[in-house]
Formats: sequence, C-alpha cells, structure tokens
Amino acid sequence: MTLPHPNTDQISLPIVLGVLGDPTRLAIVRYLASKQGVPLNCSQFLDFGSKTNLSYHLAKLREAGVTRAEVVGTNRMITLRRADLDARFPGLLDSVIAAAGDDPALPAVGGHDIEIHA
Amino acid sequence: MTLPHPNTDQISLPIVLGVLGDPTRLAIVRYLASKQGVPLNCSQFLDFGSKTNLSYHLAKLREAGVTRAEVVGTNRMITLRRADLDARFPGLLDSVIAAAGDDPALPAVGGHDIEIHA
DNA sequence: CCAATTGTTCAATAACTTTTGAACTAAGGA
DNA sequence: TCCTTAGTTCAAAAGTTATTGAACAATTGG
Repeated sequence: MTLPHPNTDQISLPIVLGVLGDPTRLAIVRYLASKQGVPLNCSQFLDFGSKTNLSYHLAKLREAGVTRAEVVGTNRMITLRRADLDARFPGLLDSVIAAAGDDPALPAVGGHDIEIHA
Repeated sequence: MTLPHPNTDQISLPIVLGVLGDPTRLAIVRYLASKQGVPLNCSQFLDFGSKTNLSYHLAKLREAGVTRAEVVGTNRMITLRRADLDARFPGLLDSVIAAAGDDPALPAVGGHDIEIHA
C-alpha cells in the first residue's frame, strides 16, 4: 500500500515548475513549509479545496516529486521533499517559498506555527 | 508601438512559475540567460518552435513579466527582465536557470556564447 | 513603388487541466 | 460485525493551453 513517487533523479524541472504554478498547490506547499517537516494528513488542507479536489492536487504534487505521501492506517501523511528538491534544484524551493511569502496577492498561510517545547 | 508589460510589482509568482513550466518557454529563458542580456529577436528562437508558435510563447513570457520586448524597426528585441525578477523574487530566476543547466533531460542551450572583445 | 523581412492575428483543432458529485475502498473503533 | 473516518476513483462538464496554416500589418531596402 505504498504510493508511487519519482526518485530524486527523476524529478523534472518543468514539471515541478508547472505544478507549483497552480495557486492551490502553491498554497499547499507554503503550508507544508510553514510546518517545518511535520507530516500533515489530507484533511488539514481542506481550507484550500474540497476533499476530491485536494486528492487531485496532492496527487499532482506527489507525482511531480514535490511531496511525499506515506500511508499510515487510514491516513496519508504528507511531507515536503525538501532535501530531495534541494539536492536536485539547489535554492529553488527556498526562493519559491520566500517569494510566495512576500507576495501580497497570495493568501497568508493559515494555521498555527509549530511550537518548540523545552 | 510599444507592447504591454506588467510593472515589476504586478508580476505574479504563480503566473511566472506556470509560464516557466513549459519546456519551450524554459528553453527560451535559458537561451536568453546564456546571452547575458544581449537582446535577441524572435527569429533567433526558431530552433524552439515555428514562427507562430514562438509568437504565442513569447507573448506569454512578456505578459508574465519574464521578458521585455522592444520594437526596433521590424524586429522585437527580447531581453530577460533579470533585475525586475530578482527584485520581486530574489534568487528565483538564478535557481531556475541553474537547475535547467544541470538537468540532463533538458536540451542543451544551442548557439554561441558571447565573446568578450578586448 | 515593389519586394523582402519580421512578426502578429485569427480560427480551428487537439490536448490537457481543473472541478464536481456519486460511488467506492480500506482501516479502525464500538 | 457495523459504523465511522480518510481518502480514492470515475465520469462528466467546463475551462484553458498549445499548435497549426492562412492571411495580415509594418518596416526596410532596392
């Protein structure tokens, strides 16, 4: 029950750029980045679209190699493939996330920041 | 006879990413970057598509704010809006161009490098 | 003026993308 | 086992994008 993901060296630049060119998917990526590697399940993205629609967009992100989805019981835990993307396209993800953060035309990322407990 | 271009602050991240997500347009951008700011006319991109098709893709790039097109006689001289893109989305263009350069799945940029004359 | 060069516009078509609801599967808990 | 939760799949509809050839406009050079 593992889902198909491209290997790091199979990640394609035009496909990644095309996938990030959709506002819904860009919002998902920003939200994942704001969670600093903590896996999220699909329901936590419901602000960005309907359940079916998220299934579609999350599949696109996964197939492009931008996210990883791990099946845990009845959940799919989603993470950003930050290390893989950095290895393949150094600096790209950071500049996209920074650019999205500065763009007032894009909605602010909702939810709460991760709390660091002592 | 000047063509419409977005202002720097009107350049939208998802639109830029979507526009760069097309292999033909990515090839055009790489080629422009390899020319280090020297303006090129449309005919110099004929390797990447037919005349009509290039007209379409170059309009997309211009409307997204990725390139600038200046009418000079019967030519449109095209340049990358490097400074504007760097101001709006720091590091983005450089990482895209670097990533494209490293990707063996993408065709190598043709033509000749700029010669620096003493 | 005439012809060549450069590039656009238009209409048609094909292909792909996004979105939706209904039906479905798979796992977990009572 | 039955119900709930989580998410997928399917088919349809709507919208968008890419590609093409034919016709067009504008400028330059002879």
